Amino acid sequence: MSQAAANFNDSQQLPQHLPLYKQIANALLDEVATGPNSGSQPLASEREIAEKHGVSRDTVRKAIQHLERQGVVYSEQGRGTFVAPPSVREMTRSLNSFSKDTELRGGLPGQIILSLEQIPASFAISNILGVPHRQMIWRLKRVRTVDNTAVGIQDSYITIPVTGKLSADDIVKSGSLYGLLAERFGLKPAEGLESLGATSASDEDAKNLGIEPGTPLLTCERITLTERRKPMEYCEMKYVSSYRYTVRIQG
Amino acid sequence: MSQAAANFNDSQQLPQHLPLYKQIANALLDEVATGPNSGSQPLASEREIAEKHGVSRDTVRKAIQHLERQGVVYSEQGRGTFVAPPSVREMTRSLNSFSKDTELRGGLPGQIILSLEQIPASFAISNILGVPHRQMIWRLKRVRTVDNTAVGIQDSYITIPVTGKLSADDIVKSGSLYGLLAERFGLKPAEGLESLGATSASDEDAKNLGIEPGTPLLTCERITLTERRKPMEYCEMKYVSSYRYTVRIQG
DNA sequence: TAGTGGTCTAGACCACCCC
DNA sequence: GGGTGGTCTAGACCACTAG
Repeated sequence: MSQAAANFNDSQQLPQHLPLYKQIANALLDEVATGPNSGSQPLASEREIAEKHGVSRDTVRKAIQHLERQGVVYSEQGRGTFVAPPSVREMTRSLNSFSKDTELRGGLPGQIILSLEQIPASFAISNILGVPHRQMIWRLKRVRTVDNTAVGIQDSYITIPVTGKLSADDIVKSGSLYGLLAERFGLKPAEGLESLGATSASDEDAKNLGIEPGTPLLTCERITLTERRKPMEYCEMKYVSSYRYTVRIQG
Repeated sequence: MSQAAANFNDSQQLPQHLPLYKQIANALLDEVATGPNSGSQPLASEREIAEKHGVSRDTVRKAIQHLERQGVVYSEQGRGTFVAPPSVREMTRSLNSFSKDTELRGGLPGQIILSLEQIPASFAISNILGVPHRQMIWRLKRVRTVDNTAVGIQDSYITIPVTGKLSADDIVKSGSLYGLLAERFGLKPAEGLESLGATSASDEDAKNLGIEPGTPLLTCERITLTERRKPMEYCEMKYVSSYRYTVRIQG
């Protein structure tokens, strides 16, 4: 590692030696956020960025690819690297979806926990989650809110070690279910598989969401996988049509 | 480039010198598809694959990252690289969505063209597509089918050079609208932004889809961007609830 | 023609997992 | 300890864009 790179490294006080390319990515992110980069002007060239930070060009490329995956910038051969239009950045969906996505779009996320209980896994659920039939799992039902208005219902089935404990208080305090699961049980979500469709609100849905029965709702089923691609959560969601669910598809 | 790499290159007869890492990716894809790789066994290590094909380890890593983005494999530090569960592979959504996605899920995609016409862009459409108000653009309405059953309606607004021409015949013959636009006008989609919700079928929707008015439908609006992130298409879609729209979210 | 991103190499060291 | 993937380097050549 070059001298300059070592300095760069030391100048950051980050947990556990964040990889160089992520440090560069964060530095670029700052420039993009603060700078008057309207989008038509290209960023500095990879060679310039490399020299400026005292790292190899390959490391800069990794940083740019990292940002490209998040929809922050895009590159064109022979022309340069550009800041992506705001619409692209806002559309990019993260795994931690509800809270982060809502904040990204400028809303205030919230939740009302309807119930939290331990139940034996039915055939259907045990099959999806890959656990034995009737093994005890957790079930969490929540109403999600944006700016204090109910926009959806989430019904989660979660596999955690049998000795594990959860309480509604913990979830409310932690703010993020995934954050809590990662911290307490080492369950880190790596990938989510979602299936979307439409349905009509049942009487119960209508009561929870404060709408008329029969109103069309967006439905979403999700299986969340750990780093080893083992299912850790199955979740059924229903959203009112004013809540927009966004997706970015990369070529 | 090493001797072995040159041989590997020569042994493939591909258009325009496909990059080495994509050749390696294809080779690995073949092994995954044909081999009895049930998923619990790791692939050969990066160093072994590199030696086998006579390329550098970095090129192998690029190939694996390429497949990882497509949901074909995933890597774990200290353990190895593994074949992703079939559910993950099937969920991965491509930009070319309808035809490819339907085939990937084992269905026969089809289309019925309802209308194809040149119209002046309204305020709303010109704003989204970034063209002058009342500039002539194309509008294409289609019913999409899976196994000869209507599953959705697509209403597309497309910007192509004013001298450009389109005919329903071309689209049917070509099979893929995007393929046609790329070939004839150099319009290559690089990214898609989608917004999903739910609605009720209007009388017209009901007639086109052969369902009852009032049935809940999945709605999807998409803006398709070119490589330079200029809008090339705006499309409104409505799908019956039996058609599953799937998404994979990567951590 | 000069500058940009895209690909590729050969070698090094580190972090992590498992025996 | 031995193997795996993760990061990083310094240099090379190619493909493409633009003046």
